[in-house]
Amino acid sequence: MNLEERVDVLKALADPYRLQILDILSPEIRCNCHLQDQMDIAPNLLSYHLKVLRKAGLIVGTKRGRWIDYAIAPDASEIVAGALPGRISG
Amino acid sequence: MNLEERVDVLKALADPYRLQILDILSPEIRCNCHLQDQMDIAPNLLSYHLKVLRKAGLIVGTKRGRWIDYAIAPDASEIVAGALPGRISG
DNA sequence: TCATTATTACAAGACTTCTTGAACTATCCA
DNA sequence: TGGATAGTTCAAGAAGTCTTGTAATAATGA
Repeated sequence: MNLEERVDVLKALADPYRLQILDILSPEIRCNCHLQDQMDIAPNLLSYHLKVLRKAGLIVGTKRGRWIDYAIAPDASEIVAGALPGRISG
Repeated sequence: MNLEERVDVLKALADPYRLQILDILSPEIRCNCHLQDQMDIAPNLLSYHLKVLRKAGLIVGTKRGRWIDYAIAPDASEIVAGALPGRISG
C-alpha cells in the first residue's frame, strides 16, 4: 500500500459520523435503516459517509430488496494495519 | 476515550507528511534535523506537523541543545488501538 | 400504473485544515 | 557581544472536506 492509499484509509476513519457507523457495525451486520434510526443524521449525509467508507474498503454492502445490509469488510483489520506505521499497529 | 478524542488521534494520522514522520521514527529515535534532511519540507511546516502529532500524544520530543529528539510515544499503540472501532484493531 | 419509501447523486456554501511567508526565540561559537 | 543556525509561532490565503438542499434512481405494494 502506497502513502496516498494509506492516507485515504486513515482519512476515512477520521470522522465522528464514520467512526460511529463502524462502532455500530462492529458487533454485527446492520441494514442502512438501522444506522438511520440510531444516528440522527440526514439520509443523504449518511449515504455520503457510507460511500467514503466503502471506497476505502472498510465496509461492504449487500443489497436486500429496498435496503442495504452493511458490514465491516472481512479484511478491514488488514487494511488498517497496512495503513498504520510499523511501530503503531493498533 | 470519547468520540472527539478518537477522531483527533485518527486525524493526526491521516496526513502524508505525518505518516512519513511516523515511518521514519518507527525504527528509532531521530532528531528534528534528521527528519528535515529526509523529508524535503519547509522547516516551519515540519514544525507544524510535529506539533499536531505531539498534541495527539503519538510522539514525544526531548530537547538536546539546539535540536529536539523525537520518538514514537511509548503508549502510541494503545492510543491508536483505543481510537479504532472494536472490530478493527489494526 | 401510480404513490410511497429507501437510497443515491449533484451542486453550492460553510467550515476546517494545510501551506506559505515573515517575524520571533533560543542556542552555539568566534 | 555579535552573527549564524535550529526551531517555533503567527497571520493570511489556498485547498480540501463536510453539510445542506434539491433532484434523481430503484424497489415495493395498492
